[in-house]
Amino acid sequence: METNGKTALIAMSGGVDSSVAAYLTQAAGYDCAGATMRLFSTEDTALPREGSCCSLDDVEDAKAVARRLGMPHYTFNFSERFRRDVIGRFIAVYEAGGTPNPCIDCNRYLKFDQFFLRARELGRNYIVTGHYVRVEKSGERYLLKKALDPAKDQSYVLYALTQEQLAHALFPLGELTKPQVRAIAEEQGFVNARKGESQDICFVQNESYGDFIERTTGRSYPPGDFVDTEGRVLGRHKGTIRYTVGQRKGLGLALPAPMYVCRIDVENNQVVLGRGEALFTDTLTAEGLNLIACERLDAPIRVKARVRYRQPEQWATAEQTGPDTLTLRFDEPQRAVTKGQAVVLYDGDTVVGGGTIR
RNA sequence: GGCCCGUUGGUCAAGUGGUUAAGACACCGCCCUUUCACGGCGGUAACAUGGGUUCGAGUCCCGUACGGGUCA
Repeated sequence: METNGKTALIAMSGGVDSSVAAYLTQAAGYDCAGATMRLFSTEDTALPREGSCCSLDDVEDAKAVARRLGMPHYTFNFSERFRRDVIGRFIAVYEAGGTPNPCIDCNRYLKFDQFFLRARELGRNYIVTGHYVRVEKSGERYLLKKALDPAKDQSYVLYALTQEQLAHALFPLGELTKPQVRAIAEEQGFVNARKGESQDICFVQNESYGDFIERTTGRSYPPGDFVDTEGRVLGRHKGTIRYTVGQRKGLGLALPAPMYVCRIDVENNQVVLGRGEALFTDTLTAEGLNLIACERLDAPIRVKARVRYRQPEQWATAEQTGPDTLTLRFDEPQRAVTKGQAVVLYDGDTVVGGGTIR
């Protein structure tokens, strides 16, 4: 056990980023071990596939990198928790007519909760991930900040982290660019140096999300009407779980102009379509509020906000309306604000906090 | 049965003698992306059919097939 407390457990997905994070943490003088989370079992999905953040093949890559760095490597089986906390929520949100972001839940409930606890049990004080974000201590608070490279910034998916978690997390990639990370991986001779970026939901493979949900729950989500904003029937949809607000493709309708999903009405089993202009709103309410930069918002503040990952931030005024709720009014109406997605507030490079849109 | 109208890609739908025959939806590929979407780029694909007029017809004329309307 290190007396200086510089012991770390690296969450190694098997990808380039977490591998380089492991290397950098070790190089910074930490006593390191690596661990890969097993999040779902092969029986639950179709064949493993490349290109997801945590496919099972990747465990081998993670082990290879750990071995090369001379650090121990563990595999944690978190599939039960993942099923409950990530997949369960994913399904519940779709059933309620929303659009979930399971990556955020995976970070919140698995990487920074279960994994974090396991690190503690192993006597390791810090957990390390390959996220492109920075943490800075300001007074007594730990601030989550954007990555220096705006093209890779991942602060959006970590808005739910607590002070406790941030105090014990290291993000060695926050000041690097992807090319730099790849260069390090090449220098170190990592097997995954040229592996592609992760994308798509890791636990749904070779089938549609709708098929996955039906197969997993054993329930069926019946077809219903597509209607326009005046209630006129435009066609038939294939079940409300298969759509998201703002969606244009995959509707299967031949209409004179592009039409988008404006609203999902689970009660009436209808999917409301409209032209692009109908998607804009200038206010939203969020729940499950987590504030990082402060304890609470005592007064309305000016922020920049994102309503989806990888979308440009927009000026808005945020006001906390309860212990974990807030309202946001945008300066300019925003397109396709969607229930279930996260809204994340920024003050410059700093994450003020975020919540779930409802 | 007579008369009238219509028939363009998988779907909807522009196009009234000379166009590479629009566009939208769908579909496919690529880009973007640790969610779902949006978006960008590219691609496959059509003038119901036979004849005629014309230098030239999806566009004009006649017949046929199919669809719709109308009529004592």
